[in-house]
Amino acid sequence: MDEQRFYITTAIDYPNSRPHIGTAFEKIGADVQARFRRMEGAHVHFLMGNDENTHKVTLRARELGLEAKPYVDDMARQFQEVWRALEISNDDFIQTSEERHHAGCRKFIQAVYDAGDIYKGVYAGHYCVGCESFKTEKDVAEGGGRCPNHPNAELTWLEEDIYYFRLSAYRDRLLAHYAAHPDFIQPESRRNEIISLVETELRDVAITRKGFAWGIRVPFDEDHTIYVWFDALLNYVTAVGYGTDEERFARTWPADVHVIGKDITRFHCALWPAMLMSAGLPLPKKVFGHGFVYRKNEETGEAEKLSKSLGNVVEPMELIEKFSAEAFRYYFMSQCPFGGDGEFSFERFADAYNSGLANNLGNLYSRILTMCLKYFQGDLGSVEGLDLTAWRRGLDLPALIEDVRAKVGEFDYTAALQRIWLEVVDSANKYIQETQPFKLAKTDPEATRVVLANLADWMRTVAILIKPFLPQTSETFYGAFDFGDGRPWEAVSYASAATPIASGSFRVTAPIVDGKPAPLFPKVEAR
RNA sequence: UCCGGGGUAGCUCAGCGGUAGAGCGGUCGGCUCAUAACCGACUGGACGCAGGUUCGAGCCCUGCCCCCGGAACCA
Repeated sequence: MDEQRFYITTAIDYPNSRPHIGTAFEKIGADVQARFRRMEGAHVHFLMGNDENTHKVTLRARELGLEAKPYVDDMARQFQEVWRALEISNDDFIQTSEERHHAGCRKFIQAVYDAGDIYKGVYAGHYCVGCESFKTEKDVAEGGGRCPNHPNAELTWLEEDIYYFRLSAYRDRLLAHYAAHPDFIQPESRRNEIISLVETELRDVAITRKGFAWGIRVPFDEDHTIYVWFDALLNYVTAVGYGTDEERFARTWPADVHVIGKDITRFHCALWPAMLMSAGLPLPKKVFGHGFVYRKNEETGEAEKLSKSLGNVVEPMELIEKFSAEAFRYYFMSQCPFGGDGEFSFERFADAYNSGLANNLGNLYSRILTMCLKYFQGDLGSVEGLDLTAWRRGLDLPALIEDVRAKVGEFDYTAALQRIWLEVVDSANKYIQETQPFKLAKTDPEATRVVLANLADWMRTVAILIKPFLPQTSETFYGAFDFGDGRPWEAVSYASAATPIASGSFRVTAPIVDGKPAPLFPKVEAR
């Protein structure tokens, strides 16, 4: 049998500072996709990592009195700690200082060199002795003609030998590829940007630097190290065996989707495909450039970019501790369109949490289970022959699920969650209001039992629909009754979501404290 | 300056050719199983400005104003 594979990656991060909520946004968005694809039955490989071969890393390490390698290893540990806390289900985490990456990079650059796409040229620019690196025009402008980090030192104009990649030669092939694969760049707006960029100006890029000890040596000229993007982008192939395990590489590559920030779209959609073409490798199927999270300034109401200088950076751990990882995931996936930009403020976060999680999901969990305990001691008995679709009368659940499935598959998470909450979650509150099981219980136990069995099925359905987004809550919901005996939680899929469990009996298996289910999402003060 | 995105209810946004929508907020009423949660009703908008195309325009075209982002080491 040909097993369906799905290889998904995120951008690798600079370990100069700890990850913030914007970085986390990307990882969660990718994680939802990975979890969704696993539910769809694909064999998923989900890669993340850190981009460590930069000069800045060595500077930062030196500041802390460390060697580069121990420093990046510690940062990688810290990053992964955050990712684990956010329930990111990556299968691998590559550090570009690892040998597997170095080996793959050397092989790759040699292949491109052999293909005739690398030539020696001269790089001229403003060089800062303090930083031991060239400064961009932007840096120089910011520093008022001097290096922003060393305002007391003069910049020197320096020219040095450097290797260039012949990116400009790939203009037509890139445009042809975009035309032949309309889905290659997502979302649409990003695609248009790249096409016009490639049409108008595609320059050759500098890909090596001279005189650095940290980084990857260029095999055909050992005085040089591979520079920035040429190195970083290669993590996608080196992590799955390029240059070290060709059999595995052939099995895994090409990636199905690279999930990246909109700012680096050009490198992934122009430079990267050109590099792959040159090396004779297949291109990734899709690049998804997600939007940014801005911080809403609660005093001015302005949306600001997250930055250290504005002092508005929020660390994921802060929110995880105050709320929970699930709340964190819920907020960003439901409030910030993945393809566009989103906004964050503590107030909005608390509002969304209280409304979506505490008042709706969490409260429903409590009220349903409480009634089952109160009226039936938690044992609803056999569901044989019961109509468990009453709760969703007026709802075309199979059609809705198909739509949600399509939306999740194309990263339209806000819309998918909106439908789940607006139509599926709400339906339970309305169903309870209509059937009034708390009144029925006094007069008609059997009718009450049917209503509660329906609500149990609602919990099963919701558990499946939210699984990619809120894995923990999903498991809790699914485990609230003994559904898992018949259909294991690990094996549920959207395809099975609309089919009730029609045999056996329903029994409350949720943890009970003092005769009551513990609140899943305690309400918080919105301040 | 150039490129891109956007300006729709108090807030966040959907709608992209056919009688202005949702969530949150606010007001009133109902219910009591539940995390003062839930249900219902109501409230609330010259869809940035000015022209144009069309039987008909937030939705298409033109011009203008304003906001945001980018312009090749930034998630």
